[in-house]
Amino acid sequence: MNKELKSRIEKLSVRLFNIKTRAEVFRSDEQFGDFSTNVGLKLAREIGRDPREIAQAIAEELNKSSEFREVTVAGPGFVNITLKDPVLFDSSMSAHKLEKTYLGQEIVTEYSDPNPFKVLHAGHFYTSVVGDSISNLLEAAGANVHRVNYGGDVGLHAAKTMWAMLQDLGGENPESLETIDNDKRADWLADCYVKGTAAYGDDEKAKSEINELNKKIYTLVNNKDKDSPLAKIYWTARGWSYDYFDAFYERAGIKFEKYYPESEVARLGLNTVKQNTPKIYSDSDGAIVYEGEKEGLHTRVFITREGLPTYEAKEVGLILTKNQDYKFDRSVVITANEISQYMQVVLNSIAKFAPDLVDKTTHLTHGMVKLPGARKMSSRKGNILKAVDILDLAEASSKKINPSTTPDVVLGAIKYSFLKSGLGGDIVFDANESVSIEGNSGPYLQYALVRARSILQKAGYSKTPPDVGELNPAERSLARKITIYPEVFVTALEELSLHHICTYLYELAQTFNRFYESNRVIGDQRSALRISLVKSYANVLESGLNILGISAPEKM
RNA sequence: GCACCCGUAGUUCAGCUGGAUAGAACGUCGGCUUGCGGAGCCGGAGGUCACAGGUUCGAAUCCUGUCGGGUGUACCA
Repeated sequence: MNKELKSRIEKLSVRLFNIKTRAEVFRSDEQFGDFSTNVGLKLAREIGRDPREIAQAIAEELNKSSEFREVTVAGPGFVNITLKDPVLFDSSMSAHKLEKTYLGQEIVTEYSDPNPFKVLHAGHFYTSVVGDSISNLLEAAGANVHRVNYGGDVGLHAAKTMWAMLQDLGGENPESLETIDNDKRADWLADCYVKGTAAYGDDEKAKSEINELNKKIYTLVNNKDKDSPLAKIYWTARGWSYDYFDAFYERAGIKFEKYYPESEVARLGLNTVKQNTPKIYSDSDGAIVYEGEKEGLHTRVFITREGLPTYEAKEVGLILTKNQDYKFDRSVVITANEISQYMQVVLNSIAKFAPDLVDKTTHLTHGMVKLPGARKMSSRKGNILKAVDILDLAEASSKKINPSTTPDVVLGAIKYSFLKSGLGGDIVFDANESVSIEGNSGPYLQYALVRARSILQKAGYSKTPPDVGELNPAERSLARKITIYPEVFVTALEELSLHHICTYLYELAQTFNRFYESNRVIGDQRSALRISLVKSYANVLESGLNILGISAPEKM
């Protein structure tokens, strides 16, 4: 609706003042009306006239329209527009039907990205929730979204873990793997990673053994060796890692279309970099690097002196592979902040031979998950907050409030607490606050929806539209708030940021609760109209929660 | 040193493509309760928007500098 208003005002500007300008139509405080525009102030500068005088002329024209109850000039030269109640009401009825602006587009989203042979930590949970919701958001806009997960099944970290595993197993004895209990496997791999990392740092002999092992692993993967004792250990443990990931994603309600193990993109990356050397990449001290410093970035190694691809070369292979598989119109990659400058170097280098792919790629980064008062954590040292810890903490807190809490509520609480702040800095996960029934939380919104559904179930709702004469203030506020949803959706989509939706849904629920406090729905003279409002409120709330990946239980 | 992110109420955060008295939540103080789900609602107190300049009719928002925190800075990811 504000899009139409905007173009109308821009046309008016041409007609009245013979000047083309970019009108801004925005939602200001409710006391000022439904929409406001500052064209008066904008035009005043351009044509050197009194802003209020210009605003007045525009207001007079708009006042001729039958949709507006009143159009007034206020403050330094704002034009405030108030819709007629039936117009506002009608618009609220269809607010949950979102415009499919991305219809037909193929979009690849990549997130979570845990490494086999390492632990799944809280950050993986965070990034997974963010990526899942962004995918939902794009889907809601009509895109065909492919959710993929990338992870390092080869590389130094795998060699470090494998090295420590071999110590525990007493050498290349795959049969010894059977001595490790089913439920201990993931923890064992995590421990081995910590041991291997420590040895790599402290012990020269271990370091060279790990480097040797790293090469052996690349070789066995490249040769598709599944039978040698080392290969058996590798593939078994790798399988355990993926089982562990899948079990977690299942519990967290997060899905992927495909895993891209690094081993499957490494060779393409390696070859591509080699093909573009020395044109784009160059030899330096035996390694292949990209001289990012010439572009104000960092110079990074793509292929080591040992001839192995680093993260950077694999990333090159990954982008090309994604494009081969999906011919994407857009690719969105979500990772932690620490990757941001590496990615810039990688993309900058790819732009030299495949600029279209880089143009279509968006890299979003986020901070770390911390507990209140916690200090820095590192998976290399093993003192880290695991993904399951977050689930366990939230579940325990939720049980304190309601002993029969459900996974829906626990997950809703966690997801909402991850999504309600914008991406950027670190976030603090406060388990008690997240599950709280009061305040800006997932459970508050779930409860709001459960309650609205309950009212509708009890009331029944007819298809015949109610007569709308005038709305009372609470009805009007609710209708007005509902109509804002499509605008919030567009903002979230443009910025790929979910927190706008969170903030909006919370405000919406508050507006509803205020309305509901003093307006009887069932059994009132105005019940037909109010039931329609509750219905469209519930539709919007449900639509928004779906985008956030939060589902409400039947009862709570 | 250089690059990127960040600095808004006691706390956790919105607001940042400049606009009308800086908003929530938690905590705190006080009110509403025979309710269509009160897991709710209403109100009070609490802010030199890190600091200093600049641009502008107008700056939390843009620019410059300073201070403080985080991350990265070639053969890990």
